[in-house]
Amino acid sequence: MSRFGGRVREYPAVSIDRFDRDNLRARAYFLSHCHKDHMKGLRAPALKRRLEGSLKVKLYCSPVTKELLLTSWKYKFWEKHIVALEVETPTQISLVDETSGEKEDIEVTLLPAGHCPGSVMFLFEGGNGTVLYTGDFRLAKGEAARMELLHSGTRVKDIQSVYLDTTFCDPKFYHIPSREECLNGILELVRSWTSLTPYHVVWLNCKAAYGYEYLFINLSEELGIKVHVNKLDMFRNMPEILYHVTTDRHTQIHACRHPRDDDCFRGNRLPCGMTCQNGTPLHIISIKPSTMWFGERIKKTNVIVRTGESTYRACFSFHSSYSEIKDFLSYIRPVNVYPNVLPVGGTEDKVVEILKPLCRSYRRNLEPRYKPLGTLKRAHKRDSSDTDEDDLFDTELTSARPKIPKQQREESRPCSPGQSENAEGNVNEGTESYKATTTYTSLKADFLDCEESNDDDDDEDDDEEESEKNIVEVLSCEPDATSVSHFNGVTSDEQESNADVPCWDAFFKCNKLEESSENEDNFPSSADAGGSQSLFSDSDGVSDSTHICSQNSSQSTHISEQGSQGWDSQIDTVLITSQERNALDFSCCGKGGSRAVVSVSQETGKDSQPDSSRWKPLGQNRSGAYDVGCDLESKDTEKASEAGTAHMQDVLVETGDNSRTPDLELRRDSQSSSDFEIPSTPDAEVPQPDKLHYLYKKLAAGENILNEKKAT
DNA sequence: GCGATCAGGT
DNA sequence: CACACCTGATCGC
Repeated sequence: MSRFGGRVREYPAVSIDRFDRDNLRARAYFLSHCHKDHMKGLRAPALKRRLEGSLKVKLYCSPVTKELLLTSWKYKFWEKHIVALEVETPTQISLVDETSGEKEDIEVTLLPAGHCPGSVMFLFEGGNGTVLYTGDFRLAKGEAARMELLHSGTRVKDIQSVYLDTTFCDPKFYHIPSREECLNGILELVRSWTSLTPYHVVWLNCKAAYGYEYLFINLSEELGIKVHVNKLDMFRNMPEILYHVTTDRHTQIHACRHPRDDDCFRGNRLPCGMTCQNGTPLHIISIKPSTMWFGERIKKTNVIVRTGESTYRACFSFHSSYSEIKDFLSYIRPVNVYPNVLPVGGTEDKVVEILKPLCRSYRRNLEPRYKPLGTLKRAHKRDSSDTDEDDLFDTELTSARPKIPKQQREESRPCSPGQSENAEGNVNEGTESYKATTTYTSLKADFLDCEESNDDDDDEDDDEEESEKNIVEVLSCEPDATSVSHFNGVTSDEQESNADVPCWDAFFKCNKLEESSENEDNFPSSADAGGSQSLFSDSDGVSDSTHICSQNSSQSTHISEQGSQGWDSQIDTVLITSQERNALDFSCCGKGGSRAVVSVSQETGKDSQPDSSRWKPLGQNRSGAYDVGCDLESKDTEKASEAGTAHMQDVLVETGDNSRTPDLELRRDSQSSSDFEIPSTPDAEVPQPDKLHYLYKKLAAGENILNEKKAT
């Protein structure tokens, strides 16, 4: 939960995501997204009164957020005071004090935040420096590098302060499976269930909040089944969503809710009341989206866990993981960083300790360090990174940080006047607390402390777990599409003229799974050919076809019998690369008696998997990393780059009982031990020892090996 | 009666 | 552990 007070130090005349107390006097308001914890005071009588007496006070937000907000009558009084700003379009705003007439100009740019529909970050540029307020965000690694408007020319802008979503800023949330992985896992589970009979239905146990829409849309698009929801009038001007949801209960996917929907479910009743169709009782499974995370040493990517006979949890996160946060911040490298959220068990100090080393103010106060190992490591894995322990070694190479956006458009953007070389400007403002006391040692300790994974979660309705201790691993198989930015209803050029109709197309289409083509390419599977899933009801133990399994070893779901505490205990998990997969006779999987199943996983595009990196197409990393991909036009580009990653899939073969082959077990071991190996940069070669020695010497002498290398 | 806050639930 | 809510009780105006 955000505990951001509403104001940034540099521009106290604006209030963001808080509308009570001192914020009542703001000259302008900003709303990053439509979640209640960011709307405190937004409909309070005090603010309402202020609006009534003012012509100047405005609320700035994205077109989608405006639309969602105004759908509720409670916020209708804002109508005349909301200004929808197009995403990624720098806009000049005059902040006028209505009593004194005092005026201050700032430029604001909305950047996609990937948190929920309409969610944005705010980039403010003005006389007091450049400030980034992230709101809540989920951005994949490398996403910041792809945001043109965070750059000035080829370099990252000089950002004074970042007000950061630190929800998962704790090493224990090191890795959260990517949006695409999660989506795919859910898709395959839903597909396998709903294809059994028309009476097999799925209830998506979603919270009452925006953010699941892209899931609904992808499921609907892939499966041709609309999703039942309680309400859809808020989407009335968002045809891309509207088309995929319905208020007709006669559908196989439900995301409807009821105050006591868990009770409904236990009574084999959907929250909307449906319990049978044409006299035939429904077979309902529930899938509850929840955050799953994995510690730094574990890179499991199974995104579905079976928690009971007909209950599942699916990985789903609205917020960036620890490593994503660090990637983001270390790319931006602001002078200051301020956490907006206190993460789970964390204290502000702890968060600050983690984040400060990624800021410029931190390193500037220190003597230059000699960290040859860090530099080399970093150089080697540039762009790869899921397992980046930047903390362990400093990374001077990142100071060569400007990543160049794919196409460098030569448009004349109004480039922030006030943001010259003021890096030294506000050092005092709250920077002082950045006592550089943190040592790398202590950071390292933090890392090692972290849990390996979240065996978690617990809470709630897990009465399901009692009957059967089953876990399903459904692994995702999606290439890393890097399409998060589309989450925000980026308006296409064509639609810019019509500000009232936010463009959902961009986001949702881009998130659309390309799997149909890719998996077809990669899997000799019957499921692909015409969707004949040929799933069978699993027999043993459970009578009523609760177990799903892919008979033909296509990508798919699968079941095993294991401890109920989820995704941590994967004794029977075997990971193999797709290369190996090709050599594998799939007959070992998914055959009747043993519950062997094949699941497909994918290590997000660029990271790890030394084996797979060997044979993945050379251009892959680059195309992925530099794809700007945030508008309609880029979709095809993305498709292309995704196609490149298609081969990277790993297969997870999990056998339920003793049917695993020793051979596979071996492979699994080697896999897990290599999780942290540093993947090769596509066209890099491993330095020879003598070369290394040479480089070390150069580094020790404080010379720059980067240019050196280039020159070579 | 309304809103703010808290406790408790999912 | 939290997410992002919702409901209900209590308190102050």
